[in-house]
Amino acid sequence: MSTEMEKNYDPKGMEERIYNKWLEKKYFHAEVDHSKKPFTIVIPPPNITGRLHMGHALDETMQDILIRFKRMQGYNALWQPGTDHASIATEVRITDELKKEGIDKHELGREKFLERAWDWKKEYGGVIVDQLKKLGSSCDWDRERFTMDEGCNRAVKEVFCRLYDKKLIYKGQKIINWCPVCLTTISDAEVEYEDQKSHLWHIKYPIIGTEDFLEFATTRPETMLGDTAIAVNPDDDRYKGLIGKKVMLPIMNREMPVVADSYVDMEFGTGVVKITPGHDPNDFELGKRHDLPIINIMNDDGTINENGGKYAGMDRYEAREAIVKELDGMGLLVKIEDYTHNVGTHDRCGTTIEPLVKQQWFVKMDELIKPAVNAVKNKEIRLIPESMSKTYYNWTDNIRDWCISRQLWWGHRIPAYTCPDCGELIVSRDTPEKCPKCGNTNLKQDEDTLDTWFSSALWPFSTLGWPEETEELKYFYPTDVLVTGYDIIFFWVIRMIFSGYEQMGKEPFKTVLFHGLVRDEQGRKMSKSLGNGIDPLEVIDKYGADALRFTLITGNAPGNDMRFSYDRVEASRNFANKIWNASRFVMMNLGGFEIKKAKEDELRIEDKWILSRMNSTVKEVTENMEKYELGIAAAKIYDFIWDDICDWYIEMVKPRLWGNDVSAKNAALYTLKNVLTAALKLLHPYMPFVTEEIYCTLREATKDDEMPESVMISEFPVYTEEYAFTKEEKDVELVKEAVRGIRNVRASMNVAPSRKADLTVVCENPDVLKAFEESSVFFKNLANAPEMTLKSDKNGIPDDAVSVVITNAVIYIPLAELVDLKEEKARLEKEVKRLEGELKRSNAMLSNEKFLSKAPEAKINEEKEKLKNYEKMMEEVKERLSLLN
RNA sequence: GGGAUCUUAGCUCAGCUGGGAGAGCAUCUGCCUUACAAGCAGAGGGUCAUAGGUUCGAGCCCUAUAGGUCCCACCA
Repeated sequence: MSTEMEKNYDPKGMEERIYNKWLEKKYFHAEVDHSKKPFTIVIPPPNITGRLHMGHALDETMQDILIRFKRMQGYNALWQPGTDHASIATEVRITDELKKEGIDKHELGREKFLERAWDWKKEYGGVIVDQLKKLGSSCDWDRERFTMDEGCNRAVKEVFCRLYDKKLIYKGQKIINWCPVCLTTISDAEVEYEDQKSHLWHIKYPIIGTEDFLEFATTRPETMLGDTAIAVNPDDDRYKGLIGKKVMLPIMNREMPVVADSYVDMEFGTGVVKITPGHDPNDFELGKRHDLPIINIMNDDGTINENGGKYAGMDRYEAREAIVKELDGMGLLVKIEDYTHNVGTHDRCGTTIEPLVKQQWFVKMDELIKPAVNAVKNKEIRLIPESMSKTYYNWTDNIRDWCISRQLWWGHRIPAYTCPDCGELIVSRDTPEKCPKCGNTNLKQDEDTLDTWFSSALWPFSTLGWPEETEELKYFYPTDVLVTGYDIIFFWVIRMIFSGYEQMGKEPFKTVLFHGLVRDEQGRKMSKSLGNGIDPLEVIDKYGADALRFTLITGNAPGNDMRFSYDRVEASRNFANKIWNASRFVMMNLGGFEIKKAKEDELRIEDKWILSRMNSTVKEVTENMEKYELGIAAAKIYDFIWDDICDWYIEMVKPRLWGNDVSAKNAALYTLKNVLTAALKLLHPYMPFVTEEIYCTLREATKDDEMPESVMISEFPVYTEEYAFTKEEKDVELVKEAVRGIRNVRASMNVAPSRKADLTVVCENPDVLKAFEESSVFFKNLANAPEMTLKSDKNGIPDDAVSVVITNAVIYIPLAELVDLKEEKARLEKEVKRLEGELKRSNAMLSNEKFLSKAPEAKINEEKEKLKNYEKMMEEVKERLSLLN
């Protein structure tokens, strides 16, 4: 490898080369090793139908940062990867593809369809994985799993049978959500409610035995074909006399009872509700209470069936119109109002779902959910941010049984078999050979498959080998962190938690780190229909994965949504370029120089300052990463590299690098290398590629065999007392204050940058004076001052010298001939004003007796110190001002 | 109807257990200074949504209000 670096950072080609090297070296691979502590993350398996979007990019980046961080800290870090079969999403996709070829799914048949699906999986299932690799994800690809692979299938069957045996899975006739387009049931979690503009139809039914009518309103007139009652509130005086009477269902000529039920809201409409137990969840419940017959009027595709009489064959909406028309003709339509209401739709296809009564499989939730609730309550599982636990409880407290059967082919087939002769139901891990009751060998397996989330719920342990008691399972389970978007808390997170407790007896993970949505520049959700999605691969191509990763992590708190903008990507890329060039600077000054360890007394004040800054940065970064405050940690690294190293330290150190003093140069290079290496390590989890490239170049250039061959397997920096140079840190901060003051004066006075000006520093405090003395060498570069004189008194300072008053010192610049004295006076007067304000604030605080008696002593002393400084500075400024008059 | 969350510089957002308001971008001024113009130096810019309260002290804690976003439930 060449140690020559290009002038500008260019990620093209570099990232792929480095990633392949990591793969070859097997750095991502984790084996059970009891001498090390495990740290485990299971990936939220992306759908095999998926293409990488910004949501993935954020999710993977967060996980990769954590896993790289922990790996460098010495943990045995396993990032378990894999993909999800995404039952319905994939099935829809393949069905569409078939349709384009003119093939009907049902004509093709189940077996052929599945063959096709597996082919599809082989061909496209790897796309998303390749895309994850482009991000730099350090997953253990040797352990890649698939929710429908053999092991996962075994886990699914095992769990199904166990739950069935415990009577926690049952088959039942219940009202479920039906998608008339996908032709399958869906769970409650998959129903998405949306406001739809519609109408409220006011209709009246004749009351039998009278001339009167009973008026009510409905949003779904077509369901009247399946009405089996009319309900009123038992306390409603208007209808007390009607309870028990019958009404005539027009069109169908069916007599129906008027029943009383407190479910009916007297305030709404006329206080009368038509009851359709077959097509409304509330009506279904009411029907059970009153023993009402259930009439299913709909076919699976949403058309009216034979129970709809002459409307049979019509689509549900077509029938609605026709029925309204007929009622109108009969004089039973009272009025039509505009009405907006919430309608349940299928989250995959947007079709309005149809509640239907069907025989389905369910997981009984009330007992299973208890440990999952407790786990969060007693903090065995921590949700970050904590506010997510409210959302969590909201779901667990109102949980209903989980409908798990799907009328799909692509998925885990339900391991239940029925005997065609005696009707016996057998649930078994292995395909049973014959009916245990009658001996029939021609058993029929249930046609349905399981909800996709049934297998993903087992992901944290099925991927580690469960139901086998593998070493991996014992060692890596429970996993440490789950990183995911808050949008799948119900679908996935909760289900993994109760499944973990039920099957493993232990939590599946200790922490759940939620992130928000990545939105577009205007704050809109990225979506296909809006066409505003930004392809992460394009961003990577243009700016590099490092820049993308950094952008997604900075300036964002856990759980918050973020806006994506190219301006921010550019800023991140510029940051990569910054560290690139800082490193280039080091390489250029290295030449053939052989760096030796510098002893403490060889280190200069600025070396100690930067080492100390490095030390505290390491501490802050580590603490924040451990709190999952990845954005804050990133900002600290950014500031350390850009401000401390580049803007100050490198500038301070130039004279020594360019000078002839070998020992001084060595100390500078030693410190530079030390600090740069630490910076690269700190940054590596965030920007893995550029840091690796620079690190390897640095290692090569310094021929340092003690450096591990890759930054990703090097040790994460740790805080050390050795570098806690508090005094030097303070001193250099003071020098920086002086430099800034001088630059400020020069700029505001329009002194040409080329104009050099010597400085005189006057300071009574010998300690401070010493700090300036030690720093005088770099004032030439930083403040354009070839010479600096140090004095403890003001003797000989010309009255018209420009002065910079800072804490503990005054710096005089002989620029009188260039500066308008009026301007200098104005500047000093402004300074007086500023100090007056500070003094006022400080005095007010310190004369407040309550402050003195209640505030912590450290705070009071701090304030006293400040006051002292301001007073002194004020004195100096006023003196200068008086001299000018 | 219940709940969460947000409101801070022109824009996008940080601001950890309450102790002098920050960054990036944008704007203005001056610089191609031999690491970087994807850069350097300097500057301007904020009643921290509003109103109360707690406190020696509030961007941060409490209450209410307004507006935005989201989730859940749902009355036909």
